Amino acid sequence: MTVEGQGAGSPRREELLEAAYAYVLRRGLADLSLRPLAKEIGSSPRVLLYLFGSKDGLVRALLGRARAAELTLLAGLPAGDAAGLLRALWEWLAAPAHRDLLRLWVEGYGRALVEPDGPWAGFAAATVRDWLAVLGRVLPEPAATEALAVLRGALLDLLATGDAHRTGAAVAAHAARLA
Amino acid sequence: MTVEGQGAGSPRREELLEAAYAYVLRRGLADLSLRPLAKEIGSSPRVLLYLFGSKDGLVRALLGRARAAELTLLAGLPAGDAAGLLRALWEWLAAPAHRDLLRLWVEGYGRALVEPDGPWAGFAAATVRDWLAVLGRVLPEPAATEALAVLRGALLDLLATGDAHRTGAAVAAHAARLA
DNA sequence: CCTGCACTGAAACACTCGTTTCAGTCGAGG
DNA sequence: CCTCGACTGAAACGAGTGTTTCAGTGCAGG
Repeated sequence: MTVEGQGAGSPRREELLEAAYAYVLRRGLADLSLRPLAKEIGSSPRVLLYLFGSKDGLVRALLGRARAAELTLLAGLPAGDAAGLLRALWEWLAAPAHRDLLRLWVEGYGRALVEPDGPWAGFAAATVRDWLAVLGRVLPEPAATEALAVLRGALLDLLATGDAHRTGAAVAAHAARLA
Repeated sequence: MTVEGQGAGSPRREELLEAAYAYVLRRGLADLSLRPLAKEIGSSPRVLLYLFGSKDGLVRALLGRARAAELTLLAGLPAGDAAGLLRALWEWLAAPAHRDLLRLWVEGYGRALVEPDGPWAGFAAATVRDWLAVLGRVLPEPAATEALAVLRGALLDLLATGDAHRTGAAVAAHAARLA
């Protein structure tokens, strides 16, 4: 992992990264542009380039920030049986407060598939690995991959249709079969 | 559905749409640009704008073309039991020949979630509806939503990791439970 | 022949983009 | 005081964007 920009670990960098992260959660990463972003978080394109090296460096930092949020979730999970774990994960995924993060997550996932190069590289594969590691602790294959698929598929469905009842019932049915 | 551009149903339009569709399957929709596209399919930005009205009109037409490919698949499915249907769908999804189309599909899905306006609007919700209609004919809720989730989740996994064996086993395990 | 219509090429317009150049400001260390 | 390095503002650069304007083709129907 190479150093991005000049002020690699500076507090100002962390501060701006957090502000940019909040901005990106609202507006998405797809047509992110330095000038509007800088204006809204009280900075300038010049400074962002100085601190992150390039726009790609900034995007990588933002994606890293999103993955950190994901890892925090996975680390703070209650230990228990497979069915309980699945229900806890779905509760988190379905929470309206996490909607923005998950939309960003889907966007990054999609882009990583289409453009294997660029700042997105590896993002999709990394999250599969992270989640599978957690599920693999309580479920053998192929049940772990299947459970991950149910969670991710139901999440896509929920984000597109907003139907928390139907998607929640599908996850619950799968969890019940694991008890 | 309003008319896009001047030559709404002209053969030249269909021809260029098909060429543009092939181009987009290879390069993705994310940073599609008129000048490079036009050059590669033997046309000009001027003509694309004339036939499709605007870039957004072209993108809408391309997304419509992708959805048509999806509907063709769903219409040509062998009638049978739920387990057989699931296996047939997965066989199609996992086929390397369809990899490009499915990447495009994930890309459109992700963008539609982040930008509810714009040419992508409704794309994500529409495909959920299409697939659920097919699965709903052989499975009651919540099993239909669950089966859709398994297929979509396993597809995301496959596209990210390329692990056809693991993802295929997960879908097979789910199908076996439906028999 | 002529008019109209579908279509196209070249060039320009009015941007926005990421990035660079240059000229600073500011506080800490010697 | 002076210098050094972290940081920043203003402006410009060159490239690329979707779109428009204008001036045509070439071919069908009258």
